[in-house]
Amino acid sequence: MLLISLLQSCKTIKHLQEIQTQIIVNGLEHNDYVAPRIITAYARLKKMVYARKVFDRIPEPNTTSWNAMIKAYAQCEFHREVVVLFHRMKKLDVSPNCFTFPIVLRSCVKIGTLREGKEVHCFVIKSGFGANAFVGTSLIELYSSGRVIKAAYKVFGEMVERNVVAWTAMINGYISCGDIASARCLFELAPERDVVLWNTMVVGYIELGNMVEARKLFDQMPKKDVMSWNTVLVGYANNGDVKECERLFEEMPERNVFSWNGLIGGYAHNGSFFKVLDALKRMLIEGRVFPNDVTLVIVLSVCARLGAFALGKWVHVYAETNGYKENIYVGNALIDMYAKCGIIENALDVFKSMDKKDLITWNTIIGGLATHGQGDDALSLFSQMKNAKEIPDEITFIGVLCACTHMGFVENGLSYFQSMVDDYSIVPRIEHYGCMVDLLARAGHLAEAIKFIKEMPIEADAVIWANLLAACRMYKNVELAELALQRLMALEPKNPANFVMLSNIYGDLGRWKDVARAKVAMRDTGFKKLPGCSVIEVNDTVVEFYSLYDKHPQSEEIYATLKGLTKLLRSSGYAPDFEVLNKISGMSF
DNA sequence: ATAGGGTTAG
Repeated sequence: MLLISLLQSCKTIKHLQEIQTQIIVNGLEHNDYVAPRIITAYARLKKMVYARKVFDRIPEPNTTSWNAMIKAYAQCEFHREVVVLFHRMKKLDVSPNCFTFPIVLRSCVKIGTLREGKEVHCFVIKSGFGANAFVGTSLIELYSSGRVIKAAYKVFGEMVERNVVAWTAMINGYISCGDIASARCLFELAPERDVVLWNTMVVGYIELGNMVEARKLFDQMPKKDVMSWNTVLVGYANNGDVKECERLFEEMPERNVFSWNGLIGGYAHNGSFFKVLDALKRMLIEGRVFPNDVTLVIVLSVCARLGAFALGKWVHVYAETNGYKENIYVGNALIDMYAKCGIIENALDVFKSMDKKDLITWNTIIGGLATHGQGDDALSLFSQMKNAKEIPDEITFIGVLCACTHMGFVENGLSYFQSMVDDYSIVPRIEHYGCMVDLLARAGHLAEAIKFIKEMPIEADAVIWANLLAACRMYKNVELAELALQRLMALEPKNPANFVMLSNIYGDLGRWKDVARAKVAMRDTGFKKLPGCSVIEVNDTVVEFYSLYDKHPQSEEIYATLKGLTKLLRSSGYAPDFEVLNKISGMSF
């Protein structure tokens, strides 16, 4: 008995092995009570090989031991093993019990095998467990996940005792099949409604974007837990209602890390980046709830967008000192943050320090290097990626093609594109065609770029024409610029940026009357182009800069510095073309 | 046995 309680509480592999030795010495290793508990203890420490060894050494395991082994696999997400073991159990004529079926059915749901699940259902009926509430609930979940809601309802209707969990499963089934009306009907009929059932129903409305009905139900709830509050809070955030999300956050009686992440995520999702930073500060000052991996990832993504390097660095240190060093999401977000802040060396350091890498890790570093102008490094990492047996996806190739564009590797770009289609069966999307047009156009192969657009299986969109137009301007090809512009204006007749581009091209040619005409035309559309804006972190604060606009109190100093820098560049041999910039800014660089 | 959050892109 002492050994069993030790098994339940032990925290290290070493300790567990010592206990196991004691058990073996006492001859209890194959004991029907002890064996399943050793298996469970190994599973809790994620040591499935050891768990399996214990199981395999039992001469004739009873149902409890089988269940322990099956459950162990399920907990470690080895769902295929669960099914395999269940089959073996059947073959050896060991009878499953009411604990076996729910685990196996759940694994069938996780693998997404309805066929297998149906076989289990037959076996359930044969072995006389059809009336069991637990088994019934799992069957409802099986059929709901397989979108055969009728079969789920049949199981539900035939259940002898239906508890609130079964009702919840059935209602959730209707919701996941998009039938909110039937879900609501059953909800009204349910003999008992606990907070989980209420929350489930509220989620149903939120997922349909019906915040009004969700809120109605929420207000009617006899009892709300943190989960109820968080659910509605996140619902508002995802439906773009930041105000209501904030109100709920202030009103809620108790907040956990999910509440904070809901608020912070809501800000990030809706582009209120500075509010993200404020909320993080408030969270840290209040000090009741601490940022976790999810908080860090959201904040890092905002640092990436704002170029807030100092804060990003702080998050990095926080992650390392709070046990999120190995977290792959955090690692990926750090790589992206450093890359977007322009500190590519740090991005590479994080990348190299990660023991576990996933597809996003590779995509982020490859894309980061590519946009940073280190296309050759991006490409060499791409080949390392393939060596590491990570299968590239469509996003990987955007990075790869972008790398080729920035290096001017036209031939390579074309062959990567071909490899994407031939070797990885990726159907190129508009973004990939966009990369290819860019690749050709930026290298000055404008005619080929046009030819490529004409031969593409999909119509070029505004982004493609706009990029081509920029290239035409760069290479001073007026003819093609006019074509691109014509197509662009057809696709986006009201986009003020296009009029600006148009007037700039006329300006390049000295056609000032046309410049004026383009400006009038833009005014007539009623849309105004927002000034280009960029942000930079200065002394721990993020400052906004607007293009050609002296909003900043120190803009004189800033422009003076810029001129100084240009001079420095010139003296070291760089000869930029400032003709256009000087013309529109009225300054001389 | 019931339910929740996050990262890459022309």
